[in-house]
Amino acid sequence: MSSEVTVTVNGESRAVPHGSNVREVLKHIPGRDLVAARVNGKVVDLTRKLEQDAVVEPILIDSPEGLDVIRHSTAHLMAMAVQQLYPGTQVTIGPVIEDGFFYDFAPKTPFTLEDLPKIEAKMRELAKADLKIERVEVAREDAIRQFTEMGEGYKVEIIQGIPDDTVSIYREGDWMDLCRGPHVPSTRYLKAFKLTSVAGAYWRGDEHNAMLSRIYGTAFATKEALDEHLKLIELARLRDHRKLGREMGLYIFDPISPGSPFYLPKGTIILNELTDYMRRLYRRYGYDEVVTPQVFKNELWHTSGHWENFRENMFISPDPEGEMTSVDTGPEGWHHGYALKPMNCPGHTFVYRAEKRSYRDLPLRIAEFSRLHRAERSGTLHGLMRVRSMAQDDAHIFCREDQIEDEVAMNLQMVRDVYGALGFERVEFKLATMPEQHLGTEEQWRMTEAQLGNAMSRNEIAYEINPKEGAFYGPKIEIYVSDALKRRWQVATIQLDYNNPERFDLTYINSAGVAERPVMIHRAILGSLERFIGVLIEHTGGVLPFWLAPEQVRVLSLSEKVEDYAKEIAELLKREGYRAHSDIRNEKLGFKVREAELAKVPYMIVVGEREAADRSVSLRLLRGEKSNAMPLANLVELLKKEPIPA
RNA sequence: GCCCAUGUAGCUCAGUCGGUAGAGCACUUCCUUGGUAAGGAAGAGGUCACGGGUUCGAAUCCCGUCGUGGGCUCCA
Repeated sequence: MSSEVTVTVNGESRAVPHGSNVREVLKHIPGRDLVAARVNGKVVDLTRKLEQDAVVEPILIDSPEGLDVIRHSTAHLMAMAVQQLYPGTQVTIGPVIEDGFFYDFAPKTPFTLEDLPKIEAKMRELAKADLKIERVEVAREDAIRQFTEMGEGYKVEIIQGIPDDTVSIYREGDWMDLCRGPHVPSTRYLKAFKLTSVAGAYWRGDEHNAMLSRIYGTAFATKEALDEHLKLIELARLRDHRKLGREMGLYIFDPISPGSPFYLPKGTIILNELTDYMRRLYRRYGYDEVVTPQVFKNELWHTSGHWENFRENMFISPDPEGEMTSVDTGPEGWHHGYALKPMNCPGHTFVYRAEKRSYRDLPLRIAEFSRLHRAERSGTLHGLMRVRSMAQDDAHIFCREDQIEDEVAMNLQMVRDVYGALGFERVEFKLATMPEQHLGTEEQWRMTEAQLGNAMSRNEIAYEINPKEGAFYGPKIEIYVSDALKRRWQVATIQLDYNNPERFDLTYINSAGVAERPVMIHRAILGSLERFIGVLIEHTGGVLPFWLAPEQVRVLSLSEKVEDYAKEIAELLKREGYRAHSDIRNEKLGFKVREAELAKVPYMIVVGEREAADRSVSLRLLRGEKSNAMPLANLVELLKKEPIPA
């Protein structure tokens, strides 16, 4: 073995002694800036010794990868602090997540918010102590023995799941943890961190397992970057749709119906404008709208499979004319009862079956905006984002197999129309593929997955694969957007379904006169209108595009003397079809402007004696932009230029 | 459903050590008639989420239920 190895840094190669570590090779980078490195493409610790020729790339503290290292090391620091403060607490896993990290513990009693300052103080103390963080490779069996002795049952379980012969352990002072690494070389690198919240979390995410106690935190390269991040979170909270919805008078929630919004008049306008927009698109894209029942006999849900797969999420009632005893005899007793629909699909099969269908009828596109009710578990409810009562821009396409790709492509085009018109730049697409439990053959799945993929490619849509996350009856395209706090929500979806046509025995007569089975495509562009409105409010901070604004124009009178003129303008605009109101209250202009700003009214019209004298108006737009008095007619022309999509 | 937190006026929130409630905004009335983000005064408004318990006495302490918030799980 040669006593030297060749390292390449920044494209320059040189020889260094065999066994030099990464830190030495990159010593031109000052102290704390360097947190780890990539050696031949693999991310490693700075103490890693170079045993062979290598390309070495530094990972700096403020790069995305460097932040991950900092956060991961901070998670370990937290685990160390927790075990010192609360002996007997077991550690489990502590990964880096977007914007921070968490660590799940199995403590004797769950952590509360009050524990966080104590833990944070301990962490600062340990960070200051400048403890070396060292990587040790140990034999798998030794590691199992060691962690068993330590009483770390969860770690043992993790190691047992690792196929390698050796595992890496990181020592930090007299504390140690199983970890893949890499980590910063010493705790003094960890200077800017904050523990943010506690939460329960199931071991391995399975609710049949023990409930662990999770602590969330975040860490940055500098205190300034941390403060900046905390400030952004504060700002995002101001855009919370629950807060804005109340302030703007759009909707309320009341314990009398948990998880179900009460749309106030202004919120109802948004809801109706959105559905009207979809109706315009439907006319263009060849959809037919229907209205089907809200309540069905449970027979339907048995046929559709919802009884087996979705019953715990359904509102079910006994047959009002039946014996009351049927209520008490358990699930089977409900057999003759009724349930509120959680989805439109089974009902739409009856629309399909209303006539004998020919291949010439396909594709048949059936749309419906009816309200749906789902008995979501109480802990999951979240403003408009997760509700029990909702409407979707729902539709089911019944088509032949050879029509799938075109239909999916057409719907993706609609998705782009809609999200483009509403200014969502960050829309993410995923293709959810065949799950373990599935109907149909693997060939059939691969073929339909390819059709979905092709349809996306045709629309130049980049997508990720979401492996094994398809519905048991078919693959699906999932479309996501994020809320103000960067929580990602699925909005639109396009799903292939071979199952329901089978269950409901749907057929069409092909050109040879033979009955064939159609395919069903479930699709929603906005998804749940509730969720979509929630995301839209947060996305825009409540400043909605003109066509969606519940109140489009507010005429502010300066004094009693111009009351009539203000009312006249509002009436005129209403006749022109705008949502206009006059504010003739006995208040100062500044007060009225403030209220109109808070209500996010896009056009504020100010009229005083000057304007009344020559029948003009002064205009103020949201956020203070003003223009001088203009003739009334010019205002109407201006409003006419506001775009209305589709 | 599970873990943690939380629930006081329509809204946002004070309320100390257990001694039966306060502010601002909103609302009503009056004054003020104004020029681009809060003019002034007065009034009205609460079974302190609900049900138990401890106590001479509970908004306050304990238990339960319901709701809400942050997560887990599920999903649009």
